[in-house]
Amino acid sequence: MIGAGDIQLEVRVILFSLRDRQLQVLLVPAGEPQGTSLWQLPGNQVAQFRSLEETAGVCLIKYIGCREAYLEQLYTYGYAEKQLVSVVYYALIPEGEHSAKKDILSQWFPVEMPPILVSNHAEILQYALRRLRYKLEYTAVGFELLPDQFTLSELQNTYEIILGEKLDKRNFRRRILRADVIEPTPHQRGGEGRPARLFRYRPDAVAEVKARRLFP
Amino acid sequence: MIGAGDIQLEVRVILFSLRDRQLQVLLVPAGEPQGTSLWQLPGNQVAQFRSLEETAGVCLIKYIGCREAYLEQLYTYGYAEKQLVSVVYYALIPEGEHSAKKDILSQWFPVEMPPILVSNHAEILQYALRRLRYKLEYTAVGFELLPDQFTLSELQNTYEIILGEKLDKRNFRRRILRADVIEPTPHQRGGEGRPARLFRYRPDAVAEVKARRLFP
DNA sequence: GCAAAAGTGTTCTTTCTACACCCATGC
DNA sequence: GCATGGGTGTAGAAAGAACACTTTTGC
Repeated sequence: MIGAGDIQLEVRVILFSLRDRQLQVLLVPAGEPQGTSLWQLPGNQVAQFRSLEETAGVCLIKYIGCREAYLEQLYTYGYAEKQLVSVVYYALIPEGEHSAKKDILSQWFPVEMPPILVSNHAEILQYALRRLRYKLEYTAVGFELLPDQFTLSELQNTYEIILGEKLDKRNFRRRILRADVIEPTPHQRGGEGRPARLFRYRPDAVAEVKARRLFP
Repeated sequence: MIGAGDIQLEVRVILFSLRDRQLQVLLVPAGEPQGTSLWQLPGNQVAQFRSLEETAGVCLIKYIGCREAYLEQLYTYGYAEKQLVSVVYYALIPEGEHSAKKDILSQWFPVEMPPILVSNHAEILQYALRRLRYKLEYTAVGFELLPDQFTLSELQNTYEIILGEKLDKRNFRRRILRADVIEPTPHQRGGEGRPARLFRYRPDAVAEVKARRLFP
């Protein structure tokens, strides 16, 4: 068995959530080297006999006190010179469920204007964003950022925020309903204007609805 | 710093190639416990100060003596009980460039009927196949399994083999040409029947042509 | 001249896109 | 009664699917 003796293994998690009608990401301080404040992605060393997913879950609890969230492995980065391997996940935190524990000096930032990040974390964040956008286009993952029940306008808003473009209301509704991944509930939500029907994600829906292919 | 002291780190590579009009995968023996022969995915320990991609490249050379191939990270598996982390890549080896070195007792198997595999390698293989099929549908990655120049029929064949379904010749040609990822060369290939024009992949083509979305 | 593979267009159906007005409620 | 967001349908354009015959070569 060659080398690989004293390799450090860490898990980092990119926490996405909707706040103030923006997609935001949770970051933690990485010290202040020369006056400028540096930030980094939240993470954790992988403890002995802990699995990678478990460790990612530990991060969720540690940083936002939240069990259960959509979690997906993003990529594994090897830093040869540092003898460090970083397995990166991203998580989607439903609106409201993100307290961002005060004892940890973490802070939410809009994904469009993150602060200066250590190492290649900015690149990782960009990649995560690309993957999230891509995933949103062919799966129903958008619901993971919303509470259990939501209106169609809220859902459309979520899509618009993440994709960064306006969508047509009628077309959006027609397709999302045709895709058969959400169902109406008997409830409505009041507020300003006409009350809106509440929908919920159909747990029995197929997770990955197949997109039309490019090269059939 | 918690734990993570004596973690083993390995890279495994799933080598795909077309042989005998089938998609095949290279496997290596894993001993013969009780008479039945067991196989595994080729791999390597990550040597000190070697990057993950480098290590995957070392695997390519070690197992099929091939530098340069399409290589993509698939997934990272953590085996908590074994204190082992396995970063898995898959590679697409162009037809012909796979000698499967004789000194290593490796062997090609059709992906549809692999032998018994150790650990969760069968599951990994299935996942790789799914990812490859999926990728084929929205990118031009099929070319990576063909030689530099190829006929449209060969290309269509490649797609049919991997996707496991027949495609319409005229529709296939129309779309693959419209996608603007291949270009004709001045050459032809003879053989039985009418000679066919040779095409090549356009290196300047955008790698990921965007598929139509499901939820716009 | 015939076997074998290459090459080529059209029609019909489905899906996409763009677009504007009435509805239900709170104040 | 009016401001506010919720909800609904259609027509033209684009893309997809299904389909059969002619062409070029080697033997």
